[in-house]
Amino acid sequence: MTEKIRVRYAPSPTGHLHIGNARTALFNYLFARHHGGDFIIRIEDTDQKREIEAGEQSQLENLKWLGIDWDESPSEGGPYGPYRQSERKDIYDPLIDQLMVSNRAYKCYCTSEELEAEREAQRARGEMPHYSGKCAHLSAAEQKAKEEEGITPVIRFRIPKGSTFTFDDMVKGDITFESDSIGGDWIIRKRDGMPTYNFAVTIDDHYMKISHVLRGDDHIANTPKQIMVYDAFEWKAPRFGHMTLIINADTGKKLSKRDESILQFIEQYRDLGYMPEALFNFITLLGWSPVGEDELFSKEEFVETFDHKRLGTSPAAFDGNKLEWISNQYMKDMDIDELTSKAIPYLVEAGYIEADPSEEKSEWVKKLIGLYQEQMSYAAEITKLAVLFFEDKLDWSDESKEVLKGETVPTVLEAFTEQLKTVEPFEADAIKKAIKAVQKETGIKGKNLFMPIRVAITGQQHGPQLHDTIELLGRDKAIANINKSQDLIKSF
RNA sequence: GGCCCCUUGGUCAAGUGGUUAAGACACCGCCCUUUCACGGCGGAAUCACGGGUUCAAAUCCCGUAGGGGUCACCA
Repeated sequence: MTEKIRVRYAPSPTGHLHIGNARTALFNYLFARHHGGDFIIRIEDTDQKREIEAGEQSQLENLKWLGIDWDESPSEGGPYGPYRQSERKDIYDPLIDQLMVSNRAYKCYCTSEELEAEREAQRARGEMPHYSGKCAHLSAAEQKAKEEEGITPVIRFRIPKGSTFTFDDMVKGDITFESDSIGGDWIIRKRDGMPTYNFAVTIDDHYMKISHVLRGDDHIANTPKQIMVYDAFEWKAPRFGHMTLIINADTGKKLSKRDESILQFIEQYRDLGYMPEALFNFITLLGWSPVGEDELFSKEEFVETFDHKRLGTSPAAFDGNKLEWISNQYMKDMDIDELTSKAIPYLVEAGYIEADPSEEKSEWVKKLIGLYQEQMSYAAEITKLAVLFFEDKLDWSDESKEVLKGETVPTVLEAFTEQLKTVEPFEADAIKKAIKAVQKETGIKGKNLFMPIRVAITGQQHGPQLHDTIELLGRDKAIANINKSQDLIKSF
């Protein structure tokens, strides 16, 4: 097969970029790039009612952010445009006429209400809802009468009777549908004159020379409809591949946009300061597995190794833990200056530091981030991890209070406060020495020395290196916190 | 309900007739560390069930059960 590989990502601009869509785009992108083919963006906007403001732009921006680029699209254009379905009516209309002439399609005058009632009745009888074919054989006179009533017809595609539609799915193998299991003659042109999805997709894929259609599982039932259109025009159908859906591990169901337990939109991750490379890596591992044992790959490596045969056949559950882990891997490798500049806006937004901080303050933030970098998964996380440094109140956990009840605690705190007052310079090394000095002076060491100091100053038993923490907290705040803890101790 | 798809540990998964059934996340334990995190080492944990086929089945076939998807003038 020497035909050029051409695939497409065809979103409808009805919302922001969802994880599931991003994954579809990603796999198409990987497939195209791996084979040196073209990756095309086509906008499926045949339903003007559902369109949302800037949906298209938002989708593309987020795709770009993820690191996906394309060869043809509405904005860049290309040899097979236009790339927006709403602008392709001139292409669809003659084709629909052609189908009418050859009697593969016909006008249907049923109203939405009639059809809904029909389906309702069928459901009540325990039948599968389907179009009965009421208008399939209307005489010219009957049609004329309907027209005179002022009814604008829709156009339906006549499903060939007694046929089977089989395709060799790239991920699932042979799949077959019988004509009468498809739901009856289906609409190809809506009352508003726009083609329906299944029709437009087929026409576009053909004229855009799409060679492979990789899409979600939920499109399997659409495939026979599309195949019959290819057949009607005697076109060669592309190869279809249906990927499993992403499911919610808790419910076992397809990720629903309403489900709030999981962040579902790429934008949300972007807003939180996740790294695009990490998200790319994570999403690619959802339903696809590499050959070896490694799990961390760059985009280039994925392109290099991508093989559609390794797409899984059972649904992939969204595993937040794994995302955090992957993100953390990328975070740890990140340049500290870069991470600092990424994190500053979040600290500003939280009201923790001023916008456009001074040189000195930036240095301080950089050190602060240094304390937490190895455990961060996303930039915004710093505002949670480092609250201690920005809030004035000191919260002691229950266990921390227990620590402060220790017999030798007052001695340690007193001695250390004295040290803090005079430590020069107020830097980690000197502070470390100050702690040592307290040890010499009081004879208290190890846990009994460090824990009271840590808890008195931070309220917590856990945290980064104590001397680093104290340095960044600053002399005044450290002493003030110890005082608060001493007050607490007196109240016991 | 019809049609279609799916079924290896808690999760993602490798595996394509003969393996001690990889690996990763999570979990547990130990080590490192004043503590946490990171890191290192180790552990527990899986072939949905029932029939075949075969010398041999997680792998092939048939059932059963369970899960999912889809049945719009949405895409």
